[in-house]
Amino acid sequence: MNGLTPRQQTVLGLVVREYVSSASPVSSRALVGCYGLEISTATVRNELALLEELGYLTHPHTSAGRVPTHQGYRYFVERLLGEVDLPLHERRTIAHQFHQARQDFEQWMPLATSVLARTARGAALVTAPQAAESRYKHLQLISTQGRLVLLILVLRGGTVKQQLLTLVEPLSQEALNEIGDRLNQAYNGLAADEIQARIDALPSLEADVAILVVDIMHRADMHAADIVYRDGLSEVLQQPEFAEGEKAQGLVRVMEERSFLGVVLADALGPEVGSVRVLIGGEGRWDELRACSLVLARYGVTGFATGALGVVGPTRMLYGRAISAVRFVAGLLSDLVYDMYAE
Amino acid sequence: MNGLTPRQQTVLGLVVREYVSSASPVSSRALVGCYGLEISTATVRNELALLEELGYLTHPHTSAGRVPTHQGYRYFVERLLGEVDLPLHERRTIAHQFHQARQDFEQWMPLATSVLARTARGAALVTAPQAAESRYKHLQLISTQGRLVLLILVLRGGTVKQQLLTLVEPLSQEALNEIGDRLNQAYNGLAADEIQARIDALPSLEADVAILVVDIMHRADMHAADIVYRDGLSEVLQQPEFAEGEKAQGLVRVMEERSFLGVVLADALGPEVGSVRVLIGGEGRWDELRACSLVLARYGVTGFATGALGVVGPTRMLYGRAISAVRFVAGLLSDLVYDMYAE
DNA sequence: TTTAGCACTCTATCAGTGAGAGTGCTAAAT
DNA sequence: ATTTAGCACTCTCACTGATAGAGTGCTAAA
Repeated sequence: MNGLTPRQQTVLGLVVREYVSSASPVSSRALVGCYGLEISTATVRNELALLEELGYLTHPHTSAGRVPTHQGYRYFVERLLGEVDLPLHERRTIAHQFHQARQDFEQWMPLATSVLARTARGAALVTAPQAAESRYKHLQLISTQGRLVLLILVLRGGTVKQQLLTLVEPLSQEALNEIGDRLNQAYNGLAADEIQARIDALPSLEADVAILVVDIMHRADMHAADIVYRDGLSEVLQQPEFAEGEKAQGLVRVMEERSFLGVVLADALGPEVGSVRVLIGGEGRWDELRACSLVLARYGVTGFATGALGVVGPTRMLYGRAISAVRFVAGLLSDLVYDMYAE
Repeated sequence: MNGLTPRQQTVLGLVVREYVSSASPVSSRALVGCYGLEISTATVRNELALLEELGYLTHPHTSAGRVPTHQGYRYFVERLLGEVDLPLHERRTIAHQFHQARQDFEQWMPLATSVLARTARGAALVTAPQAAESRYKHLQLISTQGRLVLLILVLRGGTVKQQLLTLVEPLSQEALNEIGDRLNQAYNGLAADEIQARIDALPSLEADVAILVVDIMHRADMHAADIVYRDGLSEVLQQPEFAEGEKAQGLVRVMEERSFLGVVLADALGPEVGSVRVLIGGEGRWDELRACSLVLARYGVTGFATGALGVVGPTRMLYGRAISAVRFVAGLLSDLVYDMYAE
């Protein structure tokens, strides 16, 4: 049912582009005037009327120009946009920034978020990579004062978890090291459930620590996706669709509500690393997102660790930039994750 | 120059309270009607006119009620508010939440931020505690694949830093452990500069690691305050003063701009843990904050580690709640920091 | 010193008006 | 059959009075 003639496609494409850049309804005159079409405004009007009948465009009121519908944006993104890529110099700059931060682990997520926001000109969201299943790598117990011990658990993939632990009675750092060494030998590479199954064989103190470790690993499996990095919100609020405070507030609430974002990301993306997905106007499922579009992708290595990233903007968004930026940053993050998991 | 009569103080206090709760200019009638003053509206009007002349109140236009000026809020906060505390049941609930998360290190900051936002009914900001000077506690090198090594550095106070490290040639985990052990023995409790001074004595591989450690510690000293936790922004945007998108955007931009927040916090608070500070309307120094008030405090243990926390709201803010919430949460965080540094 | 009364001022709101923008339709031209 | 010119029609937007209401400031009396 690709019933659109080439000329209709051209017109639809131009309407979308013009509306995206001007933010006000597009008239037949503007199309002919600015884009040098070889047809008259009346002909354009006929085409516009037809595109409206087919559901790709709409009308705020009788004497206003046309505005793309969600369906119109969808058609634009899927059939008219083609394959887009960031210009080489931008890719270079970004790759360079990531290269600089390559060793500095803790910078990865904030950097990715900030780069994504500025490149895609929208609000960026990035979740930390979450392992499919946490695997034990290394444990270190560090005595602080008296009975208080700092437990540092390193998981495969480089995730580090910290936890406090209160002993029944104080132990020397040497004794703590011994406990750590024994657990490290016994548990290297195991998943939480496998550790759980081996706890009985341990003396009580080690068993207590192991129980805590299992607990931490379970929590890591459950809640890693809760950590959402955000940036570029003010960029989006500049857009005229958020000029009314109420709309602005709606967007901010969506961006602040962790659980909601988690659901949307999981639902829209599924568990596997794949291509970029575009969610326009909430797709009928999320009413809070009616005025917004999301460009999302899952990054990482399927089966080892993945995270999600995306750009939020008004439906009137620079889809080409957003899609290429998301794809590019997802690729960079996937490489980093790959490096951390390859063994 | 506390030239205000008791009755003027009462009137000023009522105007502030009423304006804070109603968000619209306060008329003489509203004051007499709702608060049961034993004087007539005309008398109140005389007092209002005087308070306006003294600079505590202002007038949007001739036939509107009175609105507090920054000076009016200042007087209210300093002389009329008195010592306020959160109700016992709220303090209990919050203390309970912190107690639950006591062991779970990584939850502290997000929890504090979220609690602060909800309790103070404003946008909350919390910076991670930053040590006055980082001190070495423990190093662990973990081999991942080939020449890639994960370096985990624990600093006194429980801060954990991660970094990747690429070796010239692969080393076994045992060899890495030995390096770690040697550095741990040599450097326990030292500051970055002291380590720097002792590097020459080391064989080259260890020296390389030590240089990296010094670098990480320096970075930790410089940039810990950059990590700002935020929550409750949407709460504030609900307020009518941010109904226009432009104002909302201004606030969001302020909250997103890390560097700006850092400057304000540092400038308004100074380096020492102390009492709660109230910054009204930017105090003439920060134009971006003209419509906002901040309630700030530094928490932690002076000389060991401190961080800042605060609440942002419109100048028309619940100062009593905000001040008591900030004080209470600062106290709880200080206790946690104290536990981590006491040795 | 306080208060009642009243004139005055300013805002917010509503209806009405005219200009402008842009369409939809019709009839002529290609 | 398609395209185009022309024109009537519709709707918004910005401006204009006009009006009601809120709240003050002032004056004169209590």
